[in-house]
Amino acid sequence: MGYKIKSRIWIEADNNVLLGEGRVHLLKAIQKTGSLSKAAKSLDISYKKAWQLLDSVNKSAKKPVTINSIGGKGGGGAELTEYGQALVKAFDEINKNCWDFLDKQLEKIECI
Amino acid sequence: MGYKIKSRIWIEADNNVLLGEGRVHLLKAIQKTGSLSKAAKSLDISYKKAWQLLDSVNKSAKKPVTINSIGGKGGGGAELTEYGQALVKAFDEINKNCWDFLDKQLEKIECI
DNA sequence: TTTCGTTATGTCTTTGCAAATATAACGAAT
DNA sequence: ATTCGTTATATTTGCAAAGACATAACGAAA
Repeated sequence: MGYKIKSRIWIEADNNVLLGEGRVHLLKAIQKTGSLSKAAKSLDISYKKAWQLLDSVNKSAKKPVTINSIGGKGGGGAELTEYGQALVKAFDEINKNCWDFLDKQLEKIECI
Repeated sequence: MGYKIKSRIWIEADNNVLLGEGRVHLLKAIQKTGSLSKAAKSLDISYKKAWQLLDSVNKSAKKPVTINSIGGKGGGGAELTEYGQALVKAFDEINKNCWDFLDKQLEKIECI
């Protein structure tokens, strides 16, 4: 059985985490469900944790990543902006490219 | 201020962590000091934690990474095997290559 | 056979983070 | 004005990981 190489990447904006795997999962769930509370349930995390994650994302980003509405018909909701959708897409691409890159690099260890 | 991309990589052997940044730091400190207890002190972690890390490294690796001796002149000591030194070197190279690769990938986000 | 500094290991305590719980604020619709 | 399901936030509770502490085992040398 050979070795495996794994990685985690994240993007920071002046020392605050903007995006990581968990935040990207959350953003995708928001896009799918239309609300933060439903997204939290689908990921099986507390609403509070989800809110804190989303809050830090929006505070770190240069432009809004989601638009949240309180009250009104249905109680409110949350949805991704165009910018948010582009960020998610770019993160996924970079992550996948990183995995491919590292798999190649692993040869350096296998042949020792 | 632009975004920054960061990463952590680690190497696993059948679902156990073999090498990560912390373990590599420890191995380097062992090489420098010649003993596990001195290495732990230099890294400001408890001896127990250092021992647990080193133990899991040696249990996961295909070949011994350190040779530890108990008792005798000076009380004993620990030193890296050739294999251990090669692993550390390879890890550092892969890690640096990964950073360079990700820095290039970051452009995909900057231009959104 | 005593000393020494190390490796090796168990146990107990702390403590920082996660989870649970509670509740306020909101605004459209009725 | 009341209802409703959200977002937003504070407070309390629980727990697992980390740390502190203690001690056994070891072997060369004096």
